[in-house]
Amino acid sequence: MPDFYERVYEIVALIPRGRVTTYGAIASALGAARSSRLVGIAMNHSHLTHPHLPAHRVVNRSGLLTGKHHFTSVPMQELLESEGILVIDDCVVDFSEVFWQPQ
DNA sequence: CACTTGACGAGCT
DNA sequence: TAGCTCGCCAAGT
Repeated sequence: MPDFYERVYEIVALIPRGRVTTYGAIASALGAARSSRLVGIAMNHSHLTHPHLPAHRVVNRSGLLTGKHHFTSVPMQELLESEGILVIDDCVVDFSEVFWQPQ
């Protein structure tokens, strides 16, 4: 069984283009439903260990771009909109429509 | 080594 | 409806 972090990165890497998922959904998929914060911490470090990861496709449960301040080079909103995901006021539009449940 | 701080979220008041 | 508490645990101070 791989490290928790590795499994988080594994799932994030599976998120289809133009779709998003949540920290809690990832935690649940790993069997650690109450450890959603750990997913956030994992993502916080992902830019160092796994720079290629589509971290912009991970938002909080209400579709809010809580991690946007960690995207210094290219704005998170710009990355999402380039994939066809509308973002208004730091919030994903039609969040339930583009939500992707980790499998 | 002890304490604080989070890319979170569910449940309670 | 909105705010508060707690679980979770890696990292930083």
